[in-house]
Amino acid sequence: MIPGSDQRRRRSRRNPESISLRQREMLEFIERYSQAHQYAPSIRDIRDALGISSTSLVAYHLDVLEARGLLRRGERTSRGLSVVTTTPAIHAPQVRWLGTLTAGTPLPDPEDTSHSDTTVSVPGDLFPAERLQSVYALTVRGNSMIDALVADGDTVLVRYQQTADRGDIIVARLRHENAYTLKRYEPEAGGAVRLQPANTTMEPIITTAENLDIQGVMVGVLRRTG
Amino acid sequence: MIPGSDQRRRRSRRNPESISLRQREMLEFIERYSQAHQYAPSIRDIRDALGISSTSLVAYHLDVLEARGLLRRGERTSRGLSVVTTTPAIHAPQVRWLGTLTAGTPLPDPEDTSHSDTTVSVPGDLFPAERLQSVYALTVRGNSMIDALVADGDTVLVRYQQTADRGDIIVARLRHENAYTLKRYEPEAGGAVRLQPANTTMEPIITTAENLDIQGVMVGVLRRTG
DNA sequence: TTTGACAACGAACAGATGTTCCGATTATAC
DNA sequence: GTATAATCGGAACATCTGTTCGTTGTCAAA
Repeated sequence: MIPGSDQRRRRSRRNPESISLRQREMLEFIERYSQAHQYAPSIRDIRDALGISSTSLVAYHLDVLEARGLLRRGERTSRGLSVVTTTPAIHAPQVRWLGTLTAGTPLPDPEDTSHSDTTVSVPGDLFPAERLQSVYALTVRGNSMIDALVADGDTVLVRYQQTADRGDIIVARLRHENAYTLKRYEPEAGGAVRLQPANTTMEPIITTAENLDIQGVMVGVLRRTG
Repeated sequence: MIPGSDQRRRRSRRNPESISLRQREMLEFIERYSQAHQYAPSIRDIRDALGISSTSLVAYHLDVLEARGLLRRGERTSRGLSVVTTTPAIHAPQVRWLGTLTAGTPLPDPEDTSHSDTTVSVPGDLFPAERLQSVYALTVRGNSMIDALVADGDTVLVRYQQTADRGDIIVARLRHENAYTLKRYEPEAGGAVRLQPANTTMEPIITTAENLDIQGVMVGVLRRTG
């Protein structure tokens, strides 16, 4: 496109809020392209679509759009563009619900497809997406885990894993007792493990590492009352 | 050792429609990542998130997911992934966050505008929007409310109101003691009120209706651990 | 005319990212 | 067991793709 060859491109650029026609077209193209492909265009895609002959010019305009708050960009991220919408719909991350958690029955198997479609919304600001890997939701039945401050009916979020760090609240099977429990994991010297209730007024349980089969780590609790 | 007591994830793979747990987790990660960033993860992002040690393995699983029709991929396109599933992006209700809740200080005033723009996401399926009228979020400080199964750091959702029904867990001020407490409301004959801890192993408090200044009803608890 | 902001161009660079190939390992079927 | 398919690992490779830098062109205001 020969600059100035047509006279349609005229406006006051003194207003720091406004954008040029080219920038508006760029924004609209990004929106359309994203809609059509489900991923954003690359800088070169934009260059070709708008008949621009250098990537740097596209980058320049993208900078302007970002400075105006109309666009978000991931740094050095391929196709990391997203158009900022006026109503930023806050989406709730979902985790799969696997069933119930009780003292007497094994943890539901994530492989089990019987409730494969059931999901639970979790608060995204408390549980950002990157912390939800391998996390599943379970509904607690019974008050056996009351000393972990978890009551009957609570939804607990558990990351399925076989290891734990000191201080984690773990979901574990006591092999000998064949019981499932929810306690704070406090390994001690000599292979002993102290299982400390979250409610510090209650007594800890001492067992051995061999008797402890760690199945997961609790990452959150959701409770509705009243 | 008892077979199956130490569950290692196994399933039948003869069904060409089904996917493995790995693949399902990959799909869920892509979905969450895309939701959070507004663009898809790279193969290396996926590798790191799932604890896989090679990009080729990620590509292999992506091929499977694409063959199952669960994923679309742009060829040789950076972050060119899009999940096909019709997960209808669930909106997260927001409640205003007013401050902290402790035994010794009054409830924050909703009129106070000091944190007027701070909000907390709540799970919409547990707390539908119509139940969130006059509900505000408070962060608990201290373990004074441990007998209501609420710990330091928990986010509690409280509906501000001056009345309560039997069985509600209320936020109330004890006038004479000038303390704030979180207990189950159990009015009894003759103007007495029994305040029952949610943890039934603990002793109730008996007081009078005159001494009780109901400020709100707890409708939920959100807790992050680990 | 001069000046400065805005816009445009081209080339090269560096980093991000998908792809491919080959071998090793593990689970499931027979 | 043995065979087969599924899964995993490492490394190199080829491209995408964003970034940077210097230069040039346009236009409105002083």
